[in-house]
Amino acid sequence: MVSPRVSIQDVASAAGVSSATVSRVLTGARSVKPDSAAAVHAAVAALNYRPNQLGRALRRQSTQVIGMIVPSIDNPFFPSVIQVAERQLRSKGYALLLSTSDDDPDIEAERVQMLIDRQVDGLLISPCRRSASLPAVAEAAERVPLVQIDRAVDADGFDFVGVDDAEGVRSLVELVLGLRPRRVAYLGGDLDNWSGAKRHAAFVSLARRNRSKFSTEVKLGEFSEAWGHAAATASLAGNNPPDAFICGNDLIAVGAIDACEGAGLVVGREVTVSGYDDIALARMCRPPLTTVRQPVDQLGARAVELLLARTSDRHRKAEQVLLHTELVVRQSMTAGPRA
Amino acid sequence: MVSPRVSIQDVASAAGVSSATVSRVLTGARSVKPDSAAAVHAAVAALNYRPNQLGRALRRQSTQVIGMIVPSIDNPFFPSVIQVAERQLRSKGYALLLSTSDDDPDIEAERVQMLIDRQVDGLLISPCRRSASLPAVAEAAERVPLVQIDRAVDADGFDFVGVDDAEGVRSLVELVLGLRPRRVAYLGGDLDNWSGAKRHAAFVSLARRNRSKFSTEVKLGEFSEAWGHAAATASLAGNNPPDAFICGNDLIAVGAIDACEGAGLVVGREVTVSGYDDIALARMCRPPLTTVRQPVDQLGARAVELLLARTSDRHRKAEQVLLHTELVVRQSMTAGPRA
DNA sequence: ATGTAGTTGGTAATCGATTACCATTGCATC
DNA sequence: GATGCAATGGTAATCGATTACCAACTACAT
Repeated sequence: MVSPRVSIQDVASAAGVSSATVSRVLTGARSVKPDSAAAVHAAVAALNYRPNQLGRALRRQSTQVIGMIVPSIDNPFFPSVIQVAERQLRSKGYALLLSTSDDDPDIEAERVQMLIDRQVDGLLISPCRRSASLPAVAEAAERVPLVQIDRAVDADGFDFVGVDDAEGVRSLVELVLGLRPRRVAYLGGDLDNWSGAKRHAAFVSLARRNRSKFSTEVKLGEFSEAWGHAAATASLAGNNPPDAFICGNDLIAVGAIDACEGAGLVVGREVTVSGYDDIALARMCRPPLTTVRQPVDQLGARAVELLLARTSDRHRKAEQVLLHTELVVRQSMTAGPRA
Repeated sequence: MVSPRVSIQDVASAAGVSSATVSRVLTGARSVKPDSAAAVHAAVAALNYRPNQLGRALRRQSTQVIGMIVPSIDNPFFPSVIQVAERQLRSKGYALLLSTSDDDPDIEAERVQMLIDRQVDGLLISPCRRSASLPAVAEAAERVPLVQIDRAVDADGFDFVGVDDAEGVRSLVELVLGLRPRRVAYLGGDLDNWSGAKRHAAFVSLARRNRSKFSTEVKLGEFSEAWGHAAATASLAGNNPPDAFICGNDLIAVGAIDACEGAGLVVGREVTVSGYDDIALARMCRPPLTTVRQPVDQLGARAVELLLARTSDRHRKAEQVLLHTELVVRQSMTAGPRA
């Protein structure tokens, strides 16, 4: 039931050649006489030999493994990115070693270290904090090619692929402007998080420019449904409740919709709500969520591309790629005039 | 910017001892004089040395890595399981190397092989097919401790942790019975998939027992929202449309709800719909979905437990663990009498 | 003083591959 | 026939750790 380990030496003996020859046949590193090659292939098949990738990696100084660290796997946005990255990497001959930081910089640092100790050939990371994640990212980048994906730390010099949050938020604010709102609430993530900060900054700047048109309030917390629900409930209970919610991501928005309905409001008419990310849930919830689609495919593809570029040239200039977003209008916030 | 590789030899030279001593200090394998230990620690700190896990794994014949293969990462059920398994493994000192099979037995076989070649210490797998996945599972189990999670292949002799699907489906049928339905449609996954087969079998057996009470129809396809939508739409367009849908998982159910609303029916009153899994979406969709909760925490925890047990004794008897489910009643199918 | 046990530390083998280097052979060229 | 080159194959070094084994030393009892 338990098969014995078979090494390249065993194959060599069985085929009547040296281990060097076996290696050459298997890797194609050098030409080998047809007879020897045939003998090797026969022995490999007979013994059901499979090369030990540890030995190979040790000698070659390359594991063909890329590490990836995301803040969470609960937020469906990250699984999408992971999936794209995994496919892309696989097509280039790399495997993906996945870890999560649970949104905690200490855990994050530990996982980064773990991956580096395992000699990954590169690292894709979505740092959980703008500043607290910096030491880990900086140290990692010194040891291994590293690309930040979707979120970044507050520092230059590291590759990054993200989306143009200013553009995404602008398209939402423009949409909301057409509805002539009285008061707009922004419910966003923590400012010590890259996405949270960018989206908040964009909103604040646009709100200031339009302050004659509507009043605003801002609440910051977690990127979760529970927090969204709590924040929206609190806003609605205030003495000047908003008639539009712009949320930092789709999960917050779903919580907010729930809170609005709990307050007896018809979402999409009496109050409008928008999200950000366009996760699958946005399409399936009721009413369907108006949101900003992040180009997940490109995010993964470009990140892998940058990573491989850096792998072949450790000294290339750091690149910051900002991808375009797409406004997706559904029923939770429509363009038409309200009843 | 790029730091030089530093090996145990470098540390040894810097500390003025041999590499054996460094190893002993770092692993605590044997006692070492305080002076030497101090020198080693100083050198480690000065050089920022971190042991290369490849070298260690090669020598120790253990990578402390567990491989995991799931059919998909799009279905949020699997990320939940992954998350639990990852935490559990981590607490035992293992890392998780994750792969997906894209629901394709060929890709699955390839990934299994890849993980084994990388010398994982164990394998957690949710086989995508009952029969087509068998060869890969069998061969893998011969080389490495293996535990099936949530789904299994049609064969004895392999450890498995899953849920009692018969129980789950029974609780749904009992709920639906109380509503005195005229016709019940079962929309389920493919029979060549373990969950699909078990749930279907349970439904068919219960339907037969209750055939005097309601008529039934069965449609089988994919575990996706798109398929659920299509199947439900087709059913509703027939000349004897069902007034209750029991779906093979939550995604199918969400598609079915959408189809019912598209047909102008009020879900929860004119027609009822149930899911299976209790993914986060079930709580957030409208109307909230009545479903069967799988005990994800236990699933992950028990699987890891079984895997470690097998790691320490390769010849123990294979165990099949079936966990209990929990009926979660929400608005898409309530217990009360319908209007 | 001698034998014995317990510490401590170094040397070298080992894990399983790849590959630098050298030796041999065959063949073409002058 | 000598020379050069290409093709082929083996020996051994190498990657970076752990650990079996041996040597040296100390401490203590006899």
